[in-house]
Amino acid sequence: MLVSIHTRPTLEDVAARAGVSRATASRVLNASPRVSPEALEAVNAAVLALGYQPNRAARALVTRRTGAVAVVFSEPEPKIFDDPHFARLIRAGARALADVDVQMVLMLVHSPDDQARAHRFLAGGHVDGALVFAPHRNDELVSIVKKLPLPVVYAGKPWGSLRGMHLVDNDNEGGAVLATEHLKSLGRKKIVHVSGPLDELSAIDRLNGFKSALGLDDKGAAKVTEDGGFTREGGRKAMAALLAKVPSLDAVFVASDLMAAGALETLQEAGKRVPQDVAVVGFDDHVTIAEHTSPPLTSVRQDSDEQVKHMVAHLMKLLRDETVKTKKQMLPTVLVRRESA
Amino acid sequence: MLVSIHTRPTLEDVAARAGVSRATASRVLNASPRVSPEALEAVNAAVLALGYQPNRAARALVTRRTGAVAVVFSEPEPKIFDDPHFARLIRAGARALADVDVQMVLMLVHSPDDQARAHRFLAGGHVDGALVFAPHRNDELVSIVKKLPLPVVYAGKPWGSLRGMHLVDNDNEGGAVLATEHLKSLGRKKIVHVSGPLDELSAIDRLNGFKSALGLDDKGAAKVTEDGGFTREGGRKAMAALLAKVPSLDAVFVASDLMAAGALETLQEAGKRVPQDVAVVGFDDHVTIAEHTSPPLTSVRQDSDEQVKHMVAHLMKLLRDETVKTKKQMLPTVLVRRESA
DNA sequence: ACCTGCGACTCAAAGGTTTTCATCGAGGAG
DNA sequence: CTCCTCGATGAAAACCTTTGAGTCGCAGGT
Repeated sequence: MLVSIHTRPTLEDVAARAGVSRATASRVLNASPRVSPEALEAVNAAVLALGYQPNRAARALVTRRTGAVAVVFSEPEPKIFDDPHFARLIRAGARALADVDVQMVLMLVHSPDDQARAHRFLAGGHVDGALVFAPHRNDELVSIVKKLPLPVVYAGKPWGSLRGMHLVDNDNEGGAVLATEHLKSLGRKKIVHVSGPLDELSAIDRLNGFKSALGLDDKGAAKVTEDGGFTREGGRKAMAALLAKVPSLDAVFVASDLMAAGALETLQEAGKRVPQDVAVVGFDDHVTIAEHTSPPLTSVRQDSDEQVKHMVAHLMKLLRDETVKTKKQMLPTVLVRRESA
Repeated sequence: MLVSIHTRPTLEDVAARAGVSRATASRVLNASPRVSPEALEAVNAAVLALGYQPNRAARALVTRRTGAVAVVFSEPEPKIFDDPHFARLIRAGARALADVDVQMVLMLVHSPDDQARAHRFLAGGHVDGALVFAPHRNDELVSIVKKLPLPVVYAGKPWGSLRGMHLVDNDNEGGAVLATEHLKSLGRKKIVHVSGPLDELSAIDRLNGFKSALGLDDKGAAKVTEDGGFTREGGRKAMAALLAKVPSLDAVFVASDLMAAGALETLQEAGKRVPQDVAVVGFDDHVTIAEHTSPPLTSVRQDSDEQVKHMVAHLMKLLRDETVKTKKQMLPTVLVRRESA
């Protein structure tokens, strides 16, 4: 059996060494039931001895499966990317996909150019499916992706009709209720809200939770709410605006930790003590932020790791063509108490 | 010409429509010179009409090229990942690789398990090359990767012998000199340093720059330096330690913006005014941090985007088998003045 | 008139795997 | 003892592209 040193072993080599045919060896690798115990063992031994690794390209060619999944972030404002939230999602995705042994192909979509490229790529059959993070209103990418014959799982609710879409969302509204109720239970009377950008449904859901916990209608809510755009600077400004609008405020529910960090700075500058004068609750429970503000931030935890895990699991089911019972999943949120409220 | 609607067109289809053979069509796609203008046009028209996209798997099978590159982050402390620096690198990688039309396969390795997996994957021929971020001393992953017959470009200097390795580094030492000289030029007399973890060469280089700018030897440096571990909290603590050790300090060069943010907090708590009492210079020029500290942070800019671009360009050359003249590249750093110094 | 050289092109093999279909052998039913 | 059934296995087709070898026609040299 002469084999060049530098050529990787093929299934043929494995089969030869195990004394079976390529077909049988293949069956062993794919855990087909129709194979005798002896053959199974022989093949496994050969695989081990040769350090055999299936050739992905060859396999992909015949199965019409690439073994790769795209993870797509559509975010018009590339700056937003510095939000540690994204790092966390990416990390979770990398881990979850590696666990099921599929390649993660990361795609960042900012411009229309990027959209076109993503379209080409996803339509080109280079991946078996996609995980899509596209929270913004009227995101072109969503309509593009919808038309593709490609299994897709969304993170949160994309804007527009949700018919036939698969998604894993956090219970934003429930979390907001939790936060607001907590502030109420502290005896706070004048509770205000720094919302996220209202072109994202997660921000809207959080706002709705806030409203329903306080029994506010749209008009009432408008008086005690400011949009902070999910950025630190936005949180800073929104808080300042609220202080001007509602001087007597004694509590604020901020729709993200990053904004809450900004809001805390504003409060401090305004001479307000937290939590004595103003109680603050954030959203995300981003440890690297929440634990390092002063005072440490009480926040609503949404478990991004869990969300991504669910998304991956769901997509794998789709890929295995299992009939999935629930197309939409909602993950619970919990309140994590620290010192700010 | 009956073609099922749902099957994607193959090169065969293109060739047929163009009235040429598969081989000629292939040559057109691969920009081979030996093809007549008429054939070229006919094939291009057919490609367009059919919306043809080459089958990556089939191509990979015959060319033994995958069209994918791994981007590997080796970081024992997964928490560190929340550092926006990583997000920036990942974003830059995604963009640069997309620009040259290669898939980016992201791999995060934290544990020995991850290392084994990475080893298997990289050895398995699933990618054509790799970009490796592994800054820590004695990182097992580096030795693993070194042994692989795989083109690799490193970010910064990995620990150990650099023989035959390709890397793109920032001028950490030069940047540190810049920072320290700047503090000197401000008339500061008692300049101290918060360093990064000394198991990373970037941290050591920055420390060396600091030392050489002040003409300090090891012993002298030890008296005015503290390790802040490249974390915000570490920066906080290191600053406190320095205040205790060198009460008369009037300037500090901090080896990362994240640590500088922590240091600023400590200074504030200690009642020091920045920059009046203590001038502060950071490193990284991380806008989302540097522009939002109070006061905004003067910092040494290292252009990560540029670094990653160079890494990608270098790797592509390696893949094209061009003989590369310089194996190591050093990118300049510049000082960005804001208000803290 | 014949060969040579050359450019444009076609043929067909190769690349490594999965999967269908056929084959083979053993064991049970009659 | 023969026929069937059924489980394990093997042969070969199929997946789609690249590429080296070979064909063909034509211009130019002898």
